[in-house]
This record gives sequence, structure tokens and C-alpha cells, in this order.
Amino acid sequence: MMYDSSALRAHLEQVVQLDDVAFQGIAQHFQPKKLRKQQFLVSKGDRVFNDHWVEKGLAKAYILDQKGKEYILQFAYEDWWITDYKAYFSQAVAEMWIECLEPTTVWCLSLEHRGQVCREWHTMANFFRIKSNRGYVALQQRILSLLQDTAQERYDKLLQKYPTLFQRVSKTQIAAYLGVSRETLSWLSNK
Amino acid sequence: MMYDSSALRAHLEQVVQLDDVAFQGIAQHFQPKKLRKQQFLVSKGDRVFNDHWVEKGLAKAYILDQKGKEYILQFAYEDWWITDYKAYFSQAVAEMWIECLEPTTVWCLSLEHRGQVCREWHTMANFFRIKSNRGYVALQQRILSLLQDTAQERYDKLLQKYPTLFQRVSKTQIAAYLGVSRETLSWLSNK
DNA sequence: CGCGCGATTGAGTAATTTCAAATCTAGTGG
DNA sequence: CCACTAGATTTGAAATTACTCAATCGCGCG
Repeated sequence: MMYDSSALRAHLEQVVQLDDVAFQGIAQHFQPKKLRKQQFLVSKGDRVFNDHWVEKGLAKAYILDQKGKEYILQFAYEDWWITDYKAYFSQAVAEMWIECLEPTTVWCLSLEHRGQVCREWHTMANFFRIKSNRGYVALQQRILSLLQDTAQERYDKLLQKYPTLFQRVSKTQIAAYLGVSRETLSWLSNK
Repeated sequence: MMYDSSALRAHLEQVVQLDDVAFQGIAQHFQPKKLRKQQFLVSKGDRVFNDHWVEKGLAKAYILDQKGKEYILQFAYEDWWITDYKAYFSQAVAEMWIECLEPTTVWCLSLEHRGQVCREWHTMANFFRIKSNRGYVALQQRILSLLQDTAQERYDKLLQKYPTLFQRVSKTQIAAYLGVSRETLSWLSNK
């Protein structure tokens, strides 16, 4: 089966410039993968081999506490990257689950291939550096939001920033991301 | 005035290996700076030129809300890095304050010099890549802790992980980092 | 039509905050 | 060495916020 990697190219080119030759070489290091709804990209306890760029679909990274309550670390839809980064970078076993909430197409990049791609193409090292820096800043902002904002404010900001997310995931999931109970979220969303 | 850069070298060598020649070259890109207690490394509204590695001392990065309530994003003592990364990477003005809580010695690295150092020494690019990845993971863990843990658990974990911090900063500051009021923290710390 | 999941609603409870006052502590100057 | 002061910490009461638990509602799908 043939996969079209043009969306991946467009994604990379949002950050760095690539010519045809370079992209051909780069794309070879990625492995496309299709998953059905409710399939797992990463399972707790399993080795994590890949980082994943989402071409199409939607996934969530989460942990469960003793009582089975879910805490969502991250959503990832079109153009986002997702994996258990702690396990990925240290080549260890996952401490979280990453599950598809829709039929999802991802492009997998192993740590090995990531290293090769960065060594071969200087621009790809730049790509990941820039992405990593932005990601760090985004996490800092989320921490400040968790410290500073009320549940209501966090809800409003998320709705404003990612309105499409609310059409794709249940409110229960939004609640697990914002750190409030679904009942409280229900109350908040009715103003 | 002469500065001894051997502590900086030791810090870098915790992550990558360097020979004398390389370190000599690398160190030239850093600018040492001494600050007194209550001086600012970064002031809200000012351009952020440097990232800072703390050789000695202690600083905090924080924001204030309308009522003047403080939220601490990060502490940094010996061997930590601190700046307003959003402003630093985008060469914009700071959205937070970074203030010394003790007499502090830092080594400053401008974005320009950071680029040069990474281009000249491949190992330094690796250093920052590895640091950045670890930092990202650490922020994810803090987010999960804010979502999942009670104030009591966050307090206990911080005390366990950074016991020396509690001897160097006031409880009010710890509270502003954990996201609880100082009264609640006082209650928590008395079991 | 009935099942099942998600969302909503309400009551009671637990945790945390705010506000105010009292207490403690470290550093200063007499 | 002591008294004084500013800042930090603790304590308590009242108010708020969010949580849990349970029941109900709404809707899509077989």
C-alpha cells in the first residue's frame, strides 16, 4: 500500500525549508501507521520505540490513578506530535497510555531514525530544536494556567484556543485534561 | 576581575564530554554576572537577551496577577538554568520576573552565542538537546502532579525531591510554587 | 423500542480560600 | 544585652469552591 507523505512535508515546511531531494531522504525514516478508534499508540509497560506525528485523527495521552480516574496529559490531532517522551528519550517502558479517539494515521519516527535524520540534515536538527523549545514554553504556560486560573478560566481559554477539540472529544475528556470533575465542568459550561 | 569557569565545565561534563581546547572556546561565549539578593535577572517588559546558568545562589521566576498574588513557575539554584524562555527564544520582552533570593552568580548566554556555540561544537548542540528534552519531561511530570495530586501530596513530593529548597526559601514561596495559599501550606506542613 | 453512554442536576461533604488576628523570628540600633 | 520592628508563620472562623455520590435526562444505534 502506498502512502502519501505530502502532508508530512507541509508540516515540516511550516518550520524549515526543504528541497525535494532532502525531503525524499527524510521521509524514508518515517513509518506510516493506521489505527482504529480505541487502538493504542503506546501501552503502559511496553517499550516505547517511536515518536508519532499525527497526519489525521485524534489521540490522547493519559494516566490512571488507583481508583481508575483518568488524567489527560495531552491531546494530539492533525499536525501534533505525541508519545511518552520520558520513555521514548530514555528508551524505557511507558508510564502512560496513548489511545486513539478516532481512526488515526500517524508517521512513526524511532529514536534511532531521529538521530540519523538530524545528523544527515542539519535543517531537521533545527526543526526538532525549534519544536522542542516551543513545546517547553507551551508546557510552562499550561503550568501557569493550572496555578493561576480558576477552572472556569481554564475552560474558557481552552475553548477559545482549541474550539474544534470540543466537537471531537467528550466533555468528560475535557474535564480530565483541565483537572476538574465532569460534574463541575458541566456546571461551568452552562455558564 | 577574573572568574573561575571550572564549575561551568563540570556542569557541562555531567552531560557531554569536552577537552580543554573545546571548553576554552565554549566558555568564551558565556558572560559571568553577580547579583545581590532581590536584584532582577529578568524584568517584565524588558527584552530578554540571555539564558542563565546558576553557578551559586538562588532565583525564582514568577508572575503576579491583578491582585498582586504571586505564582512561581520555577526556582533555580546551583546547576539549574533559568530565563523567560518564551521571550528568550523569540527575542521578545519578558512576561515574568526573575528575581534573586540570595546573592547569586550566573553565567549568561545570549541566543546569538548559543547558536554560535552549537554550530562550532557539535557536543554543545547535543548538550542543549538533551537538557531540553529532560526539561520537557520534567514539566510534563509537574503538570500530571498538578492534575493528579492533592496539595498534601505535592508538598510531600517536593520536600522529598528538593529538601534543601525548604531551608533556602520561605514557606510563602513554596506555597506560590505548589499552587496553594500560605495558610493551607502551613496547615499541611504541620501534618 | 429499549439499551447504553454521556451529560446534567442536586444534595451533602470535603478541601481550600479569604480575612483577621495572634505569634514567632531575625536583624537593628540603643 | 535588650527592646523594637518588619517580615514570616501560624491559628481560627466563615465563606467559597469543587468533589463525590446518586439519580435523572437525552440521544444515537442496534
